Amino acid sequence: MTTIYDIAKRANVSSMTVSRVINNKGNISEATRKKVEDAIRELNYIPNSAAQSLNLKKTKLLSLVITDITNPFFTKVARGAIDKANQMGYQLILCNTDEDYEKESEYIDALIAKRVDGVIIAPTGDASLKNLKKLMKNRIPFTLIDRKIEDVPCDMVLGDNYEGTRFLLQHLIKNGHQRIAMVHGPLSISTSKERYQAYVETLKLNDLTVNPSFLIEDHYKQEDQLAGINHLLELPEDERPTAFFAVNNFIAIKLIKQLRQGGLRVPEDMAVVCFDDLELFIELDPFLTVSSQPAYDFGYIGTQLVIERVEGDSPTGYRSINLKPELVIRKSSGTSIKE
Amino acid sequence: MTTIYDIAKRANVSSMTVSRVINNKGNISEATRKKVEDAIRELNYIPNSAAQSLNLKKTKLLSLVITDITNPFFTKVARGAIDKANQMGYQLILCNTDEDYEKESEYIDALIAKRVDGVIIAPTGDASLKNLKKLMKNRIPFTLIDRKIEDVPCDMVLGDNYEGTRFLLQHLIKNGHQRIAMVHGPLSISTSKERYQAYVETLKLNDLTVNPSFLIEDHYKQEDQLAGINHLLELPEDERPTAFFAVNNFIAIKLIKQLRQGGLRVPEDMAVVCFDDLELFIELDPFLTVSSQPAYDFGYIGTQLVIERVEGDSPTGYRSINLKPELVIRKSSGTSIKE
DNA sequence: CTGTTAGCGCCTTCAG
DNA sequence: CTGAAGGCGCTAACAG
Repeated sequence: MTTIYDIAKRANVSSMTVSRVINNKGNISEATRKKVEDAIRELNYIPNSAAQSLNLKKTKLLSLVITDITNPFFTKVARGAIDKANQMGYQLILCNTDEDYEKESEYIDALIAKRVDGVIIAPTGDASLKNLKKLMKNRIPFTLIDRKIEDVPCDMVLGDNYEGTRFLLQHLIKNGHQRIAMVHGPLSISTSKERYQAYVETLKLNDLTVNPSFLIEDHYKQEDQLAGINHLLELPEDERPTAFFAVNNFIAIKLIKQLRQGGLRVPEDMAVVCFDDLELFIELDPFLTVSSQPAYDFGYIGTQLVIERVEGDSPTGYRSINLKPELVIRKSSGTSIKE
Repeated sequence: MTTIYDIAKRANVSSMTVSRVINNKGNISEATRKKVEDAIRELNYIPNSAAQSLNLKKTKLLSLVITDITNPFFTKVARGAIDKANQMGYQLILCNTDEDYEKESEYIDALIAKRVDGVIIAPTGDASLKNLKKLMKNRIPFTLIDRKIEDVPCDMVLGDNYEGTRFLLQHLIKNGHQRIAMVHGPLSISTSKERYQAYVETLKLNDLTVNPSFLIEDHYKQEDQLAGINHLLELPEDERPTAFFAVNNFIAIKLIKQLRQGGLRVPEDMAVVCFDDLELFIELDPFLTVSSQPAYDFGYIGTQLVIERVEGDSPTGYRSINLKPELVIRKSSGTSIKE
């Protein structure tokens, strides 16, 4: 492995001079700079960043911690994060927690060991507070994306779950739906909780009763069946829901699959709406009515905020960026119904 | 930042002893091991891997270099790679080249600087040879996935482009199609070239003529329109193609969009088939007829192979793993046609 | 404008 | 079973 000393020897200068031209620091005569640069090129020298990190306490490494890159929302988030990171000269380590707090913990430890400069994280749930504190103890700045955790001093990039939910529900209500069921995730995840609360509030505001049996919880894990759906479908037609609000597109798809297995067509027999778009899919068959969130921006801006903090360019206070959803009406919500 | 010396002091031992318990190396009395472990826990000590790397010349860092994480094929590949990497105690740096050789070069330099232990790469094209040579010069093992480059001594995980193409074309031919057009990518990418060659061979084997104007090249970049399609569609109905073979699903979607803009329905007016599945999509609406490749395995096995090489567990010779595609017949290819 | 010295945090080697 | 010395490749701080 060629080192700074090999270059120094070849260029007849000291290692410091080499270091200076590499980092463009201090004043160097054009002549020696050229000598050094030639030597670097001739020997194909590339600085060892482990050695640099040891000195500078900076690794130029960031990490994006999400639940699953395979979820189209997070795929886009990842693309945004990588783009910004690279643009600013950082590399990005990707971690999938699969909604599992333990996995998240292990990753956080590994990232601390790697001394990453910053972390962009969509936490697995409120319990993640402990993991975030570990980051803080190690002075690793992080920004929370998509999911909020209370009382954590950090930058955040969040969606507007209240507004997104309201868009979707009012669209259904306007179409005549009165019995709207919801499939949500664990309430320990802020997005799920907020959408849940917004659901309750919006129904009330519209003088609709909130039927507890219409609230179905999913675990955000891989199991194929949503428990409790079939039970709902067995209700007499004038009692069963006419529409479903799924808390995200993953769940909406599970749901639609299950409805079809139960012999129901979407949207003819049941309207379905959800959060988050299905990028490629919509090009082929614009089907799902969604509150579309700017996933790419979650990653891009989230990364920008950590980098600013890493490099000391941040204001003293913490910032909270709010990204607005957009209602996109497509087939799955059907048209007006008459009871 | 707490170091090995802080632990040593607190446990009343030398730093060497601490290092030994961390790495489980050499013999240590149970008593001192416990003392050290307690100190580590009390101080929340986590070893600095930059320092470790500097000594050991191992970073426990791998990198996956693909063209675009947003492409569903590569999303799956990434998931497989991350899973295997973590399972073996490595972290994964993700890079998107966007089919751009220059970007790829920059990434390779950055990865060399980071002294990653290994790279899993789907090269941008034949020109990537130069980048791979740079890796070799720096003794960084890599495995080629999905796309092959001639005469590079390394492990590879490849699909069977010939078979996949044949599956698709024979399915169309069996359905009565005789004029089958193809949309391929740059021939400097092995997958595209092999599918192209397989297309020509398969048509010939079936006594169909290969019409040069039916061969359309796309650049695998983001532009929205496929040049040359509209020209084909203007042909009289008994001369224009009745089916399209798109070299991957990204292109198939572009194509279908464009066909529809031209007033053609798929599959009623035009059959379309392609490589690679659209995971989530197929749950909602099983539409595209594809040669489905085990994308996850490309990443998983590719990563396994590098790790084996990094850790010296590999055989002397280089391995080439062949992953078989599976023909999945769905709507987009329609049913039999009669001319 | 350039060089010397020392140290980042850890592990290898060699003693004891 | 444990410790002391030295070095991995680089840069900060100081000299000249």
